[in-house]
Amino acid sequence: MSVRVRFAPSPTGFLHIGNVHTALFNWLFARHEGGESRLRIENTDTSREVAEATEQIQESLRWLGLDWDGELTFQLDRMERCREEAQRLLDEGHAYEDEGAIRIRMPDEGVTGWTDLIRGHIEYPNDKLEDLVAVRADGRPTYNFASPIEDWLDGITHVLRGEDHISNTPKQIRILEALGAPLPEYGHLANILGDDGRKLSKRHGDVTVEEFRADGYIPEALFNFLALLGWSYDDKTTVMSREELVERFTLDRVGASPAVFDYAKLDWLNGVYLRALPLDEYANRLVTYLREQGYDWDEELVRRAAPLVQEKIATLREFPAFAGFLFARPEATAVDGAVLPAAADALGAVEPFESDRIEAALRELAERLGLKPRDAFQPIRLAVTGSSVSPGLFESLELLGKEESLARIAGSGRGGPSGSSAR
RNA sequence: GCCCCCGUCGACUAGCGGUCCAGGUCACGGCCCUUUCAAGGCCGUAGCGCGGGUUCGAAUCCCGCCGGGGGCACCA
Repeated sequence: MSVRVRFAPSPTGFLHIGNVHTALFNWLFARHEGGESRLRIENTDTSREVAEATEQIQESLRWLGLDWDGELTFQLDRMERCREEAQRLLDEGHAYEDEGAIRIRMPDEGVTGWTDLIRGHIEYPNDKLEDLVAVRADGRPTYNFASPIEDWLDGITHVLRGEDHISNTPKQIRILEALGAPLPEYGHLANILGDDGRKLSKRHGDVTVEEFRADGYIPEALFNFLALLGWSYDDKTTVMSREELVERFTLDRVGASPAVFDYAKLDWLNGVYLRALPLDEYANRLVTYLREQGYDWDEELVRRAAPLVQEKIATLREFPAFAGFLFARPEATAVDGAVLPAAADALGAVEPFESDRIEAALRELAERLGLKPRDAFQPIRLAVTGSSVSPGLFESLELLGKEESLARIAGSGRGGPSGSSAR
């Protein structure tokens, strides 16, 4: 039988990175096995938010490249079927009515066990299993009843979910057995934690896909990073493309212990991916990102600035702070400007105003003044970019153009900024 | 309280009885390169939770303890 898995978020808002991790592992497993990955929205409550949240979830999954097979389904659409099954259980004596609700009989002795795909054999004592409510007094099926029924109806072969579901598994197994339905395989993934060992939450940093996106991470980096949380290929491979991940992902290499989300490592990986992008693609990402973030900077200038920053920033978000001086004149900074007048003279004579010529002129100037390159260039950098940290000075000067560069060096020149202002 | 899961460097992990006085990556420290910052190169600090077993031999198997997490709803 071919593999079929499902990812079943509840439409409460943005996709939490922990849930995305679960979705990713389901997806990788399905794709590796050549099976199907389904998307199911567990919306037992009809709230107005559902439509938006559902759209949001899909958008996040699409951005990450986690596609799904078939139409997405809604738990709500299966309520009637669930009630029918409950009625059948009632008729067959597997369930009974209790104050208007329908409860399913659970065994009192023995154990309920299964071979967990990533934890091995797990046993749960049956005397801890209470007769659980399948359908509430108001007619709404409960999660623990609806979920396994849907897995059954959808032909789900492998249920990969968070470890917080471990204690639900014996209940669901008993339900399925009472229903006479086949059992899927179960695998419980470990949680993703924050650096304090607690469940990842807002105070640790970004937690939703949208936040990571807004903070300038690119999907292939997040994808790769998430895959390495609780899974590894071997003892030395870290950077893997989506295709390699699909090809190499197997459940037997998924770990059972919780992993801490290391933001520093994600930054590094994001930088790796950013640097590896072809220049024009890099520029495209930058342009798209800045547009999404509300910057109306000149696209052509952004593209020309792209090569100056690619080697230097780890997230797209750093661009505005790092290269913003190209689009708006920075605040005047107090500088030790002893070399500035001479630099202005030297630059004024450069023609055409291109980086290699600029470099030659400035190096010649430094030598003439007996200054180390660092000491000669840093004041210029400060005057022109407003910061002691910037893209390469010569290239930056070229992009700004002679007039604007000289104006900035003069400290109060004429001429406006070469681009429009931010936000 | 009861039940279940987990436990290798600060972090992610490799390790599935000997080839491990434990390997890789991030972070951290040092050096090199260098117009700043990055990137890159080289070097380094750092770990098998504890105690018993089993075995010629244990990070690897068993038991106990300790620690962490999750679950015990007419929530999902």
